[in-house]
Amino acid sequence: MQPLIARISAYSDLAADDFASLNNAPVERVQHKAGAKIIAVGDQLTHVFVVSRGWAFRYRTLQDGQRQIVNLMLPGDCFDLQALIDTPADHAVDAITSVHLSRMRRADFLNAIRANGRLATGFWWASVQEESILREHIVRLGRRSGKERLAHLLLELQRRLHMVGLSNGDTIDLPLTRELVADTLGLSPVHVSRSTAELRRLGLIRTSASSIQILQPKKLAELAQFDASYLHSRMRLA
Amino acid sequence: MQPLIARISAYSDLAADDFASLNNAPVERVQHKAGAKIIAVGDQLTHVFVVSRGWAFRYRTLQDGQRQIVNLMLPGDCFDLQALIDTPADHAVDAITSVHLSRMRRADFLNAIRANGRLATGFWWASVQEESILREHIVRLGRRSGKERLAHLLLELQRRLHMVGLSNGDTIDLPLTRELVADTLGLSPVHVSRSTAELRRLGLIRTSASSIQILQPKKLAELAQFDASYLHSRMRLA
DNA sequence: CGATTCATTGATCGAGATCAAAATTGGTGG
DNA sequence: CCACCAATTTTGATCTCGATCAATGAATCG
Repeated sequence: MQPLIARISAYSDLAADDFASLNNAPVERVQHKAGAKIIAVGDQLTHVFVVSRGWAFRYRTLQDGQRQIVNLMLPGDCFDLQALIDTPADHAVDAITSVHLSRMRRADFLNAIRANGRLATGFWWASVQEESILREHIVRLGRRSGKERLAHLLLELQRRLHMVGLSNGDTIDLPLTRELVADTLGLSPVHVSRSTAELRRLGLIRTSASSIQILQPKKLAELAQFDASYLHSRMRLA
Repeated sequence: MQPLIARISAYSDLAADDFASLNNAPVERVQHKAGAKIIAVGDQLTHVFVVSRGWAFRYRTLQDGQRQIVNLMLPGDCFDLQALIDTPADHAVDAITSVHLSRMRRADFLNAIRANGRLATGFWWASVQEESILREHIVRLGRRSGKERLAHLLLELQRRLHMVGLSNGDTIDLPLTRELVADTLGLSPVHVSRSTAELRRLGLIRTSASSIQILQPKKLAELAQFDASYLHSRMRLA
C-alpha cells in the first residue's frame, strides 16, 4: 500500500492515521507472476485493488485478435472502483512484471471510505487523475504522430513514476516490450522501434536494457506537445 | 432532468421519489447557444451538470491548433463529477446545438447523494458507463480503420440515444459536421466524408440532412467489430 | 437571392503498416 | 563459463490508408 500512500498523501492533507481505517479493514495481499491474467473480460468484480509493486495493463482485444492497451497500471494505481457497480468487467487486466496487489472486498472498501471523508476524497482524486490520463491517451492516439506519441508516453510515465517515488531523476525502469508499447500507442512494433531510434538519434533519450533516460526533457516535451497539467499532481481538498 | 431519469431509472430500482432529494436541492437551469463555450480550460469547476437537452462536446486543443474530441455529451450525460475535487479543468466543453443544462453546486450535489445511497449508486453507475465509453474510444482510435471508426461511432451514438429515448428506431438525429466527427475519430474531414460515402455505397446507412438511418445494423456491427457490452446498459444495484 | 459555411470529389503525397530477414538479447542446461 | 534456443529488436523494401491541397457543388441563412 506504500505507493498509494506516497501518491495520495504527497499532495493532500491526509495524515497517516487517515489510512488506519484502510489498514484495519481486511486487506488481502495477492501476487501474480509476470504475464499472468489478473482480470478476464466478463469477470464479476468483487474487489477493489491497489498495485503495490510491479506493472500491469488494462486492455481490450478485438475479434480479429488486435489488442489495444487502455491504461498502464503502475504502483499506486487503484482499480476497479468500477467494481462498486455490479456489472461484468468489460476489459481484461494482465501482469507485465511480477505484480503485488492489495485488495479489499467491495463492502469493506465502501465502509472504509464512508468512515473517513478525507480518505474518500483521496480515492476520488486518484480516480479523477486516472480519468484525465485516459482523456489524454485519447488525444495522444487521435492527434499525434508516432514519434510524438512515444515521446508523450515516456514523459507521462516518467512523471507518474516520479509521483510515487519510483524514478531516479530522468532515468526510469521500463519493463515494456516494443509490442506492449505498440499496443498502447496504436502503432506497429516495427514503427515503435523506428520511432525509438529516431528519438535516440535526436539525442533526446538514451536506452539501455530495460530502462530509458530522458536526456533533454524540454525538447522532448516540446516535440510531444506535452503539458503535464492533466496529471493533476497537485490536489487541493474540497 | 428527464433524460437522466430515463437513463438511470430504466435499469435500476430507482423510484421517482429517489429523485426527490435532487429536486429539492437547488437545481439551476442554464442554457447555452449553439457553439457557445460552456467550460474553458483552467476554469475552477463549482457545479455538477446534467445535459437535459441538446449536444455538447468535451475536447482538448493542442498548441499547434489541432483538436481532439474526448467525448460527445448527449442528453442524460452528467459532468463533471470531477468537480468534486478542487482542481482546474483540464479540458474544454462547447455546445454543439443549443444546450439546456441542469446544474447544482458541488456541496448541494454531495448532500443529495449522501442523503440517498441509491441515488449515489445511480450516479456512480453513470460515471462507470462514461469511463467505459472513454476506454472504447481509445480502442476505436488505436486499433480501427477510418471506416470502422465511423461505423462504430454511429452504432454507439444510436445505442446511447436509444437509452435516453431519443432514437426513432434506426434513425437518429446527428447534429454533427464532418469536422466534428473528424475531430472525434482522429481523422481529417475529407476522410470522414469519404468513409461516410463508402458506408452509404455498401448499403449500410442512409444519410439525409442532419440525420442518418442504419439500414443493416448487423452488417455494420460486424464491420465495426461493435460489441455493445461496454455500454453497460443493464445495471444491477450492488 | 447573394454569401458564407459545409460537403463532396479529384489528384498527389507521406506516415506508418506489412512482410521478410538479420542481429541482438536472454535464459537454460551441459 | 559457454553453447544453444527462443524471444525480442532492428533494419530493409514495398505497399496502403489516410492526409493534404485544391476546386466544385449543396445547403443554410440573413
